[in-house]
Amino acid sequence: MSTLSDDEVAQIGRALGDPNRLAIYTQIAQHDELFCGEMLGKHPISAATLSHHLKVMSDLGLITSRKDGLNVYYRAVPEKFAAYLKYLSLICHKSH
Amino acid sequence: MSTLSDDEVAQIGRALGDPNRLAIYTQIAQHDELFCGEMLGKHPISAATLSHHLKVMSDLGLITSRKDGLNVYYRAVPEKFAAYLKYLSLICHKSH
DNA sequence: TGACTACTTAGATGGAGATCGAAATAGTTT
DNA sequence: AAACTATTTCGATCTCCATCTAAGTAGTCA
Repeated sequence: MSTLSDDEVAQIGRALGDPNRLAIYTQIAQHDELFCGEMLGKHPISAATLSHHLKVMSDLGLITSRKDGLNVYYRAVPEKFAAYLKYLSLICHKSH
Repeated sequence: MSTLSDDEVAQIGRALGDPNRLAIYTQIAQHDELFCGEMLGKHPISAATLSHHLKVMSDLGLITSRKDGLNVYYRAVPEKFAAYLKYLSLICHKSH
């Protein structure tokens, strides 16, 4: 598990800082795999916006995607998420 | 430790999603107490902006402040931070 | 190939928020 | 009280980004 840079941590914070994106990530993390159609109904956003959010999280490495036929399946990358948590949990450890 | 709402979690994520604010929080968390003047030099922002960031984190309960003489001393609230980490760590636990 | 489905990209808009300088407030000191 | 210091508030600007509709792309199926 690569350790995250300060900037990366801030970017992930911002990514999870949008309520819809947080809900989308949560939904993905609680299933093995989901395709867009399965998420679309559950969030108050258009398909275009959903796609945008998925791209943001994908670019950050929080999720991955795989195309199969017409559908694109998304999956959480728990290592990335864990790296974010780890960075934050180390903040409080006073160094000097 | 009160458990956080979805909105609160998103707000904290966004708060920590600004690089300067993340750095400021880190600096505070690694000291018992700091006043503005001690932070001002360490971040590439004006006093007005620093004050703004401190207010954002204070409103969210991530930090508290105490005035003594001319200075205002800031302190981290680790319980709030821990609640944020706890919420996130529970995301991956599939419920249904 | 033509119609249909699933998703993404393009382009535009509106709102949020990070930033600053300047003015205001609060406390100290002489 | 006057001058000084520390911090906050005000008002403005400018960039970023969540969102949408509409158009594009890719895969399926008849």
